[in-house]
Amino acid sequence: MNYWLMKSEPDVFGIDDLASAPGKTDHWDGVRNYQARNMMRDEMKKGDQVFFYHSNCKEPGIVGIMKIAREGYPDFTAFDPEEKYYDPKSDADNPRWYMVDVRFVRKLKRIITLRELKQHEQLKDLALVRRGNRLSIMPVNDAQWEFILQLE
DNA sequence: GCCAACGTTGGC
DNA sequence: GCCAACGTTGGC
Repeated sequence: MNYWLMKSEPDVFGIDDLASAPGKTDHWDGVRNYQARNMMRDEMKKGDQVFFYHSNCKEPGIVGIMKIAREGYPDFTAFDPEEKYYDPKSDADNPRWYMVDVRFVRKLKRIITLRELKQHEQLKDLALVRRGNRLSIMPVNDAQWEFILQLE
């Protein structure tokens, strides 16, 4: 089983939105970056666990845990001109973008902030804390996952 | 295939 | 709201 971290802006879709979704499950649409797309399409497996990270907000950090409920399939929001993340270069016959379904597991007892994560030598290789990192989806290795959880 | 221009991300 | 970093686009 693999571990991941996925970013979302809480003003758009936060951990509480996932927790209150039907079946506590939702699709993770709108990713329009090839590296992130490849991870969702090729590498994420059902049951993988994922840190839910709040970005672009007052207190950026890890707020909860979810798991992959459905493996990669075409992001249909790319097909709809009404959608914010519509991409005319993607269609059902040749989808460019993919998404997964995620299911809420639990919130952390507290937010583990980006500021805090940056202070630990054990996490220096985590993509999240590398300078200039903009990936919205990234792998977390076993040691990093365990280390972050014990900070809780 | 290079690279300048442009758009986006996201912390601060 | 600013702006550094970085991905994408498109002319050549």
